[in-house]
Amino acid sequence: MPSASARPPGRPRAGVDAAVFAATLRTVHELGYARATVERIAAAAGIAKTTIYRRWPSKGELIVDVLLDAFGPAPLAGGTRADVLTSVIRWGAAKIAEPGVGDAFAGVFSDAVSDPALRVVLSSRLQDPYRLALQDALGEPEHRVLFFVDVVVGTLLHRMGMTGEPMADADVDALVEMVVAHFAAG
Amino acid sequence: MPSASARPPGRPRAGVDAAVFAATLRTVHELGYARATVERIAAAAGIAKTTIYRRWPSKGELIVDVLLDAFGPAPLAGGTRADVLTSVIRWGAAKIAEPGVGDAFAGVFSDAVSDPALRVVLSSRLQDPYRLALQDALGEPEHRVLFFVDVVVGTLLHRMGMTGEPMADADVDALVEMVVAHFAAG
DNA sequence: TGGTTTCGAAACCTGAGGTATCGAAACCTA
DNA sequence: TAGGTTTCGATACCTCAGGTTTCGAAACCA
Repeated sequence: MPSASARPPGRPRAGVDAAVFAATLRTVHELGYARATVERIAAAAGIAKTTIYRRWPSKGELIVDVLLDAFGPAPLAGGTRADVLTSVIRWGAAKIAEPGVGDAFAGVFSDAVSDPALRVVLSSRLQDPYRLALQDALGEPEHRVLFFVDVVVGTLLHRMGMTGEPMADADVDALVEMVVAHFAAG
Repeated sequence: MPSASARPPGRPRAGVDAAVFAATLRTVHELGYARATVERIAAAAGIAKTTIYRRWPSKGELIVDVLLDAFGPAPLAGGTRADVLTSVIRWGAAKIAEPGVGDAFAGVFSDAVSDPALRVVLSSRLQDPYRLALQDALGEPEHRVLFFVDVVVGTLLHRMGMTGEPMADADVDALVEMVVAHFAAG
């Protein structure tokens, strides 16, 4: 009896994820979120638009996967609570400042505002893993961590959305100071 | 010599602003931002789509005017710095929680992410007046007030965008406490 | 009654997300 | 080498929203 990992018949799928992720960030960075159409992303990746839609059911879900790949695991190594909070805020700010990442994040967040289905995907696939890891690392209840995420991500995205530029280091310092004072002391 | 206020010839413009503002909030509240098309807003206001485009150059600019009308002047009456900060945060949270206002705000913010022209409008017409009033009331430099706006508005919109619901009172309390501690003390 | 402007209705254009079709290509097995 | 199965790319297509154009009707003034 063949194992479940036996190769299925037919032409195997091409491994396009890495190329698509890179092409997405590049295209979003160069053209902005709205002008980074799925067709342009596909062209930048050297594949057909239909190939993207065979793997991701919508542009929003593609972007969520791009962000998951770009962010990777959060740095939650030990230290004081203040250390954990500080490092995760700086990590988030640095990732959002990478070319294309902030635009893609703000863009998909925008789409989710009027798309409840995408909001569920964004919340469950992108926010929840980091939220759970933070609950674990900080020993805080869910609603406190959700508030923390609202403050940090909301602030960083608002700056990005209003100015088109990521938040400057001095303001990230202020954000760290304010949030750490609230969560590490309170 | 006739004064500048002499009535010009031809059919006078109908006063549709109030009806359009109300219809916009109602439609956005019922259908969400993306499905609240200009055509549907016009129908809800009982006028033609072309009449809207004669007055506002784009959906984004219409929404900015709707928000300006909905927010009105910020409450910056005297008291301690902490009083001013507290009242303005609670005022912003309450306005964003009004039916349609939060959705419209998050929606136009979303559009602005990939529309630099709209970003300028949003920044100059909506943010700047409140920013200047706050600089005056608090005696804070521009960059500190901009950071304040990023934190407060960003947090409230992030909650609205991720959950579809405005922030609960308990979390608004936490936001007030955190921000006041940072700005009134620091 | 005529001049001027706005209104409403409708057709229209552009562009983006997403789907359907179909022949060609890539893999496996007999 | 031939046949079966699946994916790929190209293309045409659909829907819908923002925004524009056109044009006759309506509202005002002189």
